[in-house]
Amino acid sequence: MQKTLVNSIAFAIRHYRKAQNMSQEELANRSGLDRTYISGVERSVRNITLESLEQIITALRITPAVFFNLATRDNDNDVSNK
Amino acid sequence: MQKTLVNSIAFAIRHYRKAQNMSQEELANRSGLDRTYISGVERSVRNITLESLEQIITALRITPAVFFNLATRDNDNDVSNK
DNA sequence: TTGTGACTTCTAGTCCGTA
DNA sequence: GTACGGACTAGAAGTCACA
Repeated sequence: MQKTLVNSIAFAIRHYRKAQNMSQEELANRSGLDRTYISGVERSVRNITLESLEQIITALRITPAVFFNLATRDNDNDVSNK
Repeated sequence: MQKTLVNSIAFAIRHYRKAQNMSQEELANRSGLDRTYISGVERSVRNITLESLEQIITALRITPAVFFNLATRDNDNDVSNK
């Protein structure tokens, strides 16, 4: 099954957020985006723009290079993994 | 001066398009987007979404990993460089 | 072959709520 | 703490004529 970019980015956001024990609400506040929107992005139901994505990456305190490196690894970032 | 993600992605798209001697029109046709839209994205005046970006990356016949690897290198992808 | 302004349609993103 | 819904506004998608 083909993974879309939206799926990959969603996975990476959730991964780096949880790695810092950060809540969706905290990420929302830090990035200046809405909490329900962060929720939608992580569930791959939202098609985010580059500007908003950059705000999230910055809020995660990582660089775009680090972020996309994980996001575009082609090991399947499966939702079933804890 | 701070480079935005929009700038980096714009640079990478133009880079890989030109590397294949592909015109904006050809890239537009291959990606299913409008030629003037591609033009806007390459000039960083459009804030593209992930779905549109994925169409472009696919049309460039490269993987997201390869694409973002170039896009997020932090050597300044300066417009003044030929 | 590409840049640009102007435009309409559609969706990104917000804000309110419920479970 | 998160998912999900409805209603709304800002801004992206998508196209055209012309330089």
